[in-house]
Amino acid sequence: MTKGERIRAMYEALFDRFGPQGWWPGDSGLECIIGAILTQNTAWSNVEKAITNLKREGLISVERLHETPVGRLAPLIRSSGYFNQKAKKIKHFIAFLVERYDGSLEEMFGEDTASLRRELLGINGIGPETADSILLYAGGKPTFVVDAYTVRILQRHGLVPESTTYEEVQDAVIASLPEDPKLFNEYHALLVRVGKERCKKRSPVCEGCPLEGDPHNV
DNA sequence: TGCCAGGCCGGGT
DNA sequence: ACCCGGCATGGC
Repeated sequence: MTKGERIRAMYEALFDRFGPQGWWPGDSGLECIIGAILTQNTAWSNVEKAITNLKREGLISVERLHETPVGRLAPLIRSSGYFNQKAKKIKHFIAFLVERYDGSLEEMFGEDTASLRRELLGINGIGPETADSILLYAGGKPTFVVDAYTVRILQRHGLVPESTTYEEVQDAVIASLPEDPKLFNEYHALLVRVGKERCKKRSPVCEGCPLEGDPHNV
């Protein structure tokens, strides 16, 4: 099998083993974007509490967030860690959205995907993973989100070099599969799922990834 | 008790 | 172009 075929086989194996992960079901686009920022290097369980607070205050709204000072936003998202930084990041995104797209996500996602990605990367606090999460999970665009688990798992399976880059990993996955946002959504979620369970940072190998070849068998 | 979590930025080499 | 310290809470 080529590496591309193995990347595809890994997806099939993960999906067969774990099924659909249902990431960000029923969330509004804005809530999804806020979640993408808040979960930077942070456990999702800590993010949920922050989102709950924002909902309770009626702040999952472009207008409300735009008029809310960072000083009032920060304590509400305390549980998500780096809360002062992340409060600013949310405000930066909202300012961009209001100024560039009149506060309309629909208008923003009407932009050409490659151009929009560059625009998002220009916002302070939005890097490649957050930009791609926004495009894929909030906008339904066919891009693949690379995170620490993705890199670690693909490296341990010899599917990308030990020393690699975000773009290289992303290209490897995108080139191996049909360009389907639903599929990219599921693959990323599955890698996070299996990464948390079995591909620990400390451990030198994935402890039982559902891919052919010892020591990665279930 | 430390280590880790769905990163990113700014300053230094 | 890389490398590193800082940012911070909560769970195991």
